[in-house]
Amino acid sequence: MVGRTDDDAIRRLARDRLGFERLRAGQLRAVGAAVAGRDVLAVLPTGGGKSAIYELAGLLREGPTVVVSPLIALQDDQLVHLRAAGLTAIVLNSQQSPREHAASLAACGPDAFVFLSPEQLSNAETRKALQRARPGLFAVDEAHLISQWGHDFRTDYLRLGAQADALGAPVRMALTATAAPPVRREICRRLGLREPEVVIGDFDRPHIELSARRVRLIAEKHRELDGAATELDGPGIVYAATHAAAEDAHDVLAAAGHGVTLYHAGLPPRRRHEAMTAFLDGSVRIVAATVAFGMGIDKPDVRWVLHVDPPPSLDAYYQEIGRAGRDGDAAHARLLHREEDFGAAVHLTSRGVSPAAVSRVAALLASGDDVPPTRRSTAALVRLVDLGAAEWTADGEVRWTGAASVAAAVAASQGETDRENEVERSRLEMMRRYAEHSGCRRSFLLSYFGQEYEGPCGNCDNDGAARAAATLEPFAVGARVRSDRWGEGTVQRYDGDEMTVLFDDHGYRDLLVPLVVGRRLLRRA
DNA sequence: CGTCCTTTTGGTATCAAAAGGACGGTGCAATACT
Repeated sequence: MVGRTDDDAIRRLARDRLGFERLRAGQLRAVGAAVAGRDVLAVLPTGGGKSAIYELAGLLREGPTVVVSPLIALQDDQLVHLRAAGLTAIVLNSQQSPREHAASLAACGPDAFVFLSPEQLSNAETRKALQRARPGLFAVDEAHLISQWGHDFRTDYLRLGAQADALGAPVRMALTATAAPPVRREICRRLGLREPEVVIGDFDRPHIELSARRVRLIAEKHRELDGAATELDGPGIVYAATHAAAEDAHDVLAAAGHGVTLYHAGLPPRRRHEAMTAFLDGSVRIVAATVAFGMGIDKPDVRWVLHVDPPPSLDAYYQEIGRAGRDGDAAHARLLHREEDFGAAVHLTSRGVSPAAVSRVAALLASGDDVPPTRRSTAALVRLVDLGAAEWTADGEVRWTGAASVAAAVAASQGETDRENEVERSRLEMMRRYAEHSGCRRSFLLSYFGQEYEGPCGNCDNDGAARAAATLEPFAVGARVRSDRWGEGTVQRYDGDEMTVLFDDHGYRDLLVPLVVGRRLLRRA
């Protein structure tokens, strides 16, 4: 265990080397655990000092610190930050020439912080060079991306656990600002965290006013948007689900005379850069954007975030509204939605591993052939390892175990995809529940993240609405329960005569309390 | 699941409506070109 003197040493180091005057208890606990050789999961809202945790732990542990970071822009920011503090920091990415890349690796001494993307670790030479440097700490920043991006978009995120094994780093750490309990569990499992020290911050942002409004037509969204931009002072972000919707929102605001710019990934890099700079320096008040805008944006005085489309989960929504009011002053989070915006499969078409890819990759592995490294094949490899049909080798490659036939593995994979899609649908369903909620929105949001909170908050649109009458609560919030149909789960919340249970394998389910009681649908697990 | 764009259908002064199909959002890295 880490004692008080160690805490003092950490505080001194924070002040003297990094210029942090104060450390929070959670930061201290996380650093202390890592220094003592334990894995760490830190879920700390923005401003909670996540980078200080891996910086201090990295300084205190022997050997270089490998930090996985999703965007080259974020890696560059960290590099500048650490070098300004007089620390050794390097980056590894594809924008470097082979010569620069090699020079960075050569500079990877025992005191170095190495920032790289997950994809860099799939390069065997890079991995071997890092392994030779004997890293003392393996940190994954924005670790919720393991769950959010790993399955379909950047599948190398799912390999990070195996890559950490291959590097031989004794301690691994996952850091994120937003992760509901099931996402936390997936991070721990995928990253192979061993009984980690878990540090969870306070998710409440009481100064952000929460509101949501259902409309029937897109034209009504545009009227509301113009109204909000007129009524609300200060910088604002408008989030839309598609390029086209972001462009429409931009055009509506521009036509109404608001200072507005546009940001999405379909624009040329130069225009994206100009839009971001104009919003950050205040020369344009509003940005209309897709999810491409946000990560790494740290503008303290954003006064409002308005969604013209609902995101696919409350995790994503919380992340996006968290860009408002970072300075602590009053801010607004408004959500506009239509019934059809919650079409179940909107976000699911890309979810899941294609059976054809699983079949092809399984056949290649079973016959001992090399698997070409593409997104689809990486997803299929991870799936086969999950199913036990294949396993990671010590050098980060994959080997067929022979535990299942190719056909059996393909069938099992389909079952797994179905299960994942069911969970995804339930996550979107929770987003809908939030949008249509008639009680305290803050209570809903915080209970989703597993935080106890007693509403009403007094700062949401449903404030003043009559509180739901006290209802029978057969199990406490947080209790473990079991159902014959869905297996084990955790009670999340009560709302009127409904209760929400997060089942481990089936996601969120809303159950009628009278039925649960009358038919004994649940029992204590 | 919805939206939007293209193709087909129906019925034969032309074009309106229906049916079909593709696509929807994040960025890394490596490759093929000027």
